[in-house]
Amino acid sequence: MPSKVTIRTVARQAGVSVQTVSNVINAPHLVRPETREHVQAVIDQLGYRASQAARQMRSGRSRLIGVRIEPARDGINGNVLDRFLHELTEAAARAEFRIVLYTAADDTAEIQAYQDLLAAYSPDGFVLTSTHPGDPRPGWLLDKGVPFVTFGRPWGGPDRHPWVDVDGAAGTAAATEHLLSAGHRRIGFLGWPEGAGVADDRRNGWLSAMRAAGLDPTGLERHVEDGVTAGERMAAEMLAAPDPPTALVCASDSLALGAWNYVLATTGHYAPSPAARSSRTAANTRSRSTSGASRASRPAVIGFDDTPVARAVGLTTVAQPLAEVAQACIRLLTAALDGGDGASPEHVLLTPHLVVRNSA
Amino acid sequence: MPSKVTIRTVARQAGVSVQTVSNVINAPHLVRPETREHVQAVIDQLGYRASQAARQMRSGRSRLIGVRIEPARDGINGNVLDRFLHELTEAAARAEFRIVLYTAADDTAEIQAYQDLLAAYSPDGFVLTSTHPGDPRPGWLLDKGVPFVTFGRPWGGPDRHPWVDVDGAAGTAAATEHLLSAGHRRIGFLGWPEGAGVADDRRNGWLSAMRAAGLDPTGLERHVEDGVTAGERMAAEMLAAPDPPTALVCASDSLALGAWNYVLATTGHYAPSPAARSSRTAANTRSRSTSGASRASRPAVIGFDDTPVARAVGLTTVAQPLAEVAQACIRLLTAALDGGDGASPEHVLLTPHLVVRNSA
DNA sequence: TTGTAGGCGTTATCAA
DNA sequence: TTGATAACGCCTACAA
Repeated sequence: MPSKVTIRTVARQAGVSVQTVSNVINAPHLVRPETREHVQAVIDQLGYRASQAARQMRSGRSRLIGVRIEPARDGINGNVLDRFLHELTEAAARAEFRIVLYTAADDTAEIQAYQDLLAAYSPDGFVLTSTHPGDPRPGWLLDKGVPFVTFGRPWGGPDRHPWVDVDGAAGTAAATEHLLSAGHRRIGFLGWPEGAGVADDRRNGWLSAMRAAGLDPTGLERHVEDGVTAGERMAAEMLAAPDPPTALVCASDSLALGAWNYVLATTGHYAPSPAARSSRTAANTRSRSTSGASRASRPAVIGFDDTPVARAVGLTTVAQPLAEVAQACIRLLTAALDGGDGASPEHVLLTPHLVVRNSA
Repeated sequence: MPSKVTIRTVARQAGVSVQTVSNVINAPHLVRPETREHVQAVIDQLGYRASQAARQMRSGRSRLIGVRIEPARDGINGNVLDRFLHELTEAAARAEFRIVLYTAADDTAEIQAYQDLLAAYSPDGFVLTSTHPGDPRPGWLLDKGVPFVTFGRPWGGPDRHPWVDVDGAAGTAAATEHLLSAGHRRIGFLGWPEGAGVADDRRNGWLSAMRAAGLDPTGLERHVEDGVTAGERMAAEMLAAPDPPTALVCASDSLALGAWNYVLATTGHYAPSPAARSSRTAANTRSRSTSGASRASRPAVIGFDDTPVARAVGLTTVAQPLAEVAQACIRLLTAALDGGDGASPEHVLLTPHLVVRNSA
């Protein structure tokens, strides 16, 4: 166990003053290139890294970003946040930040968590997920002057903070257009209850695409709390009705999976996943067609989020660019940290893309 | 923005010395009850929390625990680690620790991450996941004297460190026994290639249960890399063979999902998820039986990990007690932190339980 | 360009 | 039982 390497160790070893070492790290331009390289070599050799604790005492910066890890929820859609968290950790690391986790059962508990975390670890900022109408968190942080970004639009809340989001409407619109170009005309929408910002957003994409195509969306939509069984029940209702939709755009993979279960159940059409199918006889394969309208008896289904389940089941779905979202979050947050609160906060809206598989 | 509340603020406000405040927090027994209560009241009122940075400078303890967040892998099984991470964050918080995240592409990169993290943030310890034979990480940490626990047995590596694990063999044994008691005799095992400790562990449970029942397991097992399509292909091979197994115990939900897909495909038996089914007619429901051998034409399938997909699809599966694992990890780690390295490291092996759903 | 002094908030040591 | 003082490692002045 090599006793701790401090800036002094480096200074002695390199035969320079402590200050010079500090300058090599924090203000390289002040140091003669020759010296700089020498010191840098010693730093590398010793594996020296400035102690964050000490650094924070002077500078007030912890290079820590607080992020809430959410309970698994549905578990299917919750996965989106887990993937986001992974991307965020990587993006943060590239900017020399670390992610500190906390949990909270609700918004109030989360605000309490901010206080605890800020007082003890003083993270430089937070990344908030799952914003929603009436969300008290941004206002609180704004009040305290704590830097933060949200993954999710303000949805009616104050928009004087940076945010990054994915254009859900563009996603469902793309899904709808995909179905339209496959020949579908009666395209239903299976979404969540109105009010949650994301719910309306995803519905709007379907709605506008239908209208743009000159189609009447009346009676073609249902709304229900998220969940596989709920999706299955709703899909049953929609597809068993007279003059049913021939395709369903869903607000989540959970709903879509339920719908798809129902479709498989009633049509008896089972589609093996692509890889498995390719190992069967060519004749067998050729007898199946892959997409939409040509197979009138099997309604098409499109999900949202490209969760692992979707891939496993062969569900066509809308994928969010989570890596880009994470990078943008870090970029906006570091900008807020550096630039202070001078300029007006930046907003980033990214476009998702459709992943076409078996179900549509 | 209330200017930072330090221990001095509290001391002044309470009319005592800084040291007394410190004692109230760290060594209450040294302070006269009367004084203690008074100071505590001021602390609460001001919402004072000791700065970890400053605290760390003196004590050397950061109250930070480093954990690697893994890339999504399969995404189905990766979910287990995400859930574990959530539980771990909560368990850590209860012990006044925080989780700091890092990523690493492989073991070597992870060891590099230890060095960086240790030098800069000096976490008090690490929780390692996904241990495997030949794992270089425990040895490295042991060498450096860095406290850590692993979620996963050493699998042949040094066992002079605390670990927590779930008894996979007990899980597959329970699954096998469940099938046995449902009347199955030819029970197959669909697992991973030998060598990975977990793979052998889960296989052994099935094997010993079969032997204990006096059954010959010969030719009833297949091994393949994890994945849904791989599972589907393998299940096809096993179930289409002459004298096929009537049930399959799988090493993961991914494999099981593939197998189950195949079963649904070939038997044409579609089982709606329980909740959805309950909304149908009673007559309809009654015409289906729920379990195993009574329906000879539909092979039973049991997965492992109780992932969200399993719930969604109605897969019977073995569930790991992740909350308990997380708590045990924190308990063992804090013990190592407090007790030092005096006693021999503790090991905890927890028993999983079977979650019975539609598929078996 | 390099070196020295002071202080960030805490806790351990020691004296009162 | 309480209080003063030093020290943890670093960085920002300021001086050389």
